[in-house]
Amino acid sequence: MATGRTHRPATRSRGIPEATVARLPLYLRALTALSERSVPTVSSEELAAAAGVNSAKLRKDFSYLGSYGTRGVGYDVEYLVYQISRELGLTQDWPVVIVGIGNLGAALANYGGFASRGFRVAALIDADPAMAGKPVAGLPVRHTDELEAIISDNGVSIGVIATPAGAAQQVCDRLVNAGVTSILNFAPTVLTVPEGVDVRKVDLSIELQILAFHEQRKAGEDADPAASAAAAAATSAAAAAVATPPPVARTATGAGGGKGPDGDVPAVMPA
Amino acid sequence: MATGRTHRPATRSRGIPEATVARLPLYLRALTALSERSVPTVSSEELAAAAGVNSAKLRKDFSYLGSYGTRGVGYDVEYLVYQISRELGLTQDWPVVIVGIGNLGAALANYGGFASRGFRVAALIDADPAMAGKPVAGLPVRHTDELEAIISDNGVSIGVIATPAGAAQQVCDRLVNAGVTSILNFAPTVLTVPEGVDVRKVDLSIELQILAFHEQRKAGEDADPAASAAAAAATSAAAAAVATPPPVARTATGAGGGKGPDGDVPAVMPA
DNA sequence: ATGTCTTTGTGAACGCGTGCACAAAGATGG
DNA sequence: CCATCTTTGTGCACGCGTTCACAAAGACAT
Repeated sequence: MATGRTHRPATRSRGIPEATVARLPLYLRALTALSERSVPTVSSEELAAAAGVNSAKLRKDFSYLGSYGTRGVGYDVEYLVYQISRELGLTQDWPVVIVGIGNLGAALANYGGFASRGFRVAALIDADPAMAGKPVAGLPVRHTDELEAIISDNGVSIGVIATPAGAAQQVCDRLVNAGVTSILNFAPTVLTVPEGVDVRKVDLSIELQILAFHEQRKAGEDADPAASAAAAAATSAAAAAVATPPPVARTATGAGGGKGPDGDVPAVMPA
Repeated sequence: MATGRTHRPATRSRGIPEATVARLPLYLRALTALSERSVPTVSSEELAAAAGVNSAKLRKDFSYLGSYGTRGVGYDVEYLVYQISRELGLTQDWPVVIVGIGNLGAALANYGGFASRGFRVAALIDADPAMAGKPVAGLPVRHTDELEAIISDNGVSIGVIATPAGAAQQVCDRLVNAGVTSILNFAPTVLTVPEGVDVRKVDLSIELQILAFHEQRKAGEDADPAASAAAAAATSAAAAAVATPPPVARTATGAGGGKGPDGDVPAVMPA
């Protein structure tokens, strides 16, 4: 899972809770898999297991969409696939632009899940003139100068930012100005956008750090109870590494070339 | 932001709420930037703005860590950087393995933010024998056969899965068996793991679908009030595309090669 | 030393999300 | 047509997270 939830104050979109919206894609994926196996119906219990959620939660989620189930039987797979697709707006094709065709941008461009899921890569955009015209994933990379024209000509409303952090806000501003109202941001920066524009963030660094926190806690639990027998042999090595670091002078204020920076590389991309 | 939050039932880790833990990396990044500019102190207001959150929320978050601020002045940047780093477990180096060196895996391997942030890529692992030995980001790709040995030898407790969905669960099982207790999953699958193992998911598809939902809602608002003047000219094109799709027979159950699949490609990776 | 001004730390209220548990709905068999 | 059994849909309670608003703490000037 990625991080960041730069949403508007949660304007309960049309009665469907944000938390539910975030799970609909999960249900849709599970349902699509069932559909491929020609399974006609599923119970909330089965589908919930496949999606990795609680069955009560799933039923409540579906109740926001309407009563699409049949008591005693379950849900019609095909029908539900359609209903959720419609609710998510996947019955139409969303043109998407990807800005920043580095390692990550290229990986995104090559992602096969776009077309089959209601999305279409309208253009790949990069600031490097040397990249211009070079084909990536079958599309010629366009130069940043053309950004506004591309957005406008294709009616693009969703943009993906895979640039270094330093360029992200500027790219974001241009996208928004050109008419983009939804942005998926892979750059490790907080984007400032006007009211009405949605931003979602995907950040490898943050995810890893959250994992590290829990990892440390696990190791600490094994070590804290005064030399309790190391539970799992596998964790012992990590646990041993938990040493008390040198305390920093509380009052030491002045200058400070702190830790190595990283704020300028995209969340997932070589420098 | 990515999606998925496959956490244990929220065992309020050592008194620090999950929501707070998820924001600490954000604060840390903002603080690191300030540190580089040799800013000695920040107020909760300034830091909150830089991190894109509410100042009250930030103060409450910090209160869980202890009282590290000075009333009337603010927070000592260097000290706070150290405290948060320590809390997140970044004062030690976490060896990480990346499994699945496709387009995305390579992008992750090249990510420069690892070393400077408390993480170190211990090894790149791929199932393709042809990849074995090939250098990616300065490291030779190792074959899957060596997975267990690599984990064990390096004391790896964090694994990144960037394989196709079909292989993800199997890889996951092997990682867990070898001693990995934290997993960052880029494959579009629900991973099943034993108690005590943390999984975080990053899924491009889900993020885009959530954006599409809100995008559709925006378009609908402009269109619903009976031909209200199209607010932004930019959205008019998209709004026009919102047509009522053909209803699916409610009872049509039988077989059904539904929509194009995609469940077998990693969240971000070419087929 | 005293007063003023800034900023933290937190008590309390509120709202969202989750999960339990059950009644209602419908299918199925006799 | 009736009884039974399965599964949905939801009322309700609980807990987490967010936000407001303010008292306490300290810096700073006089």
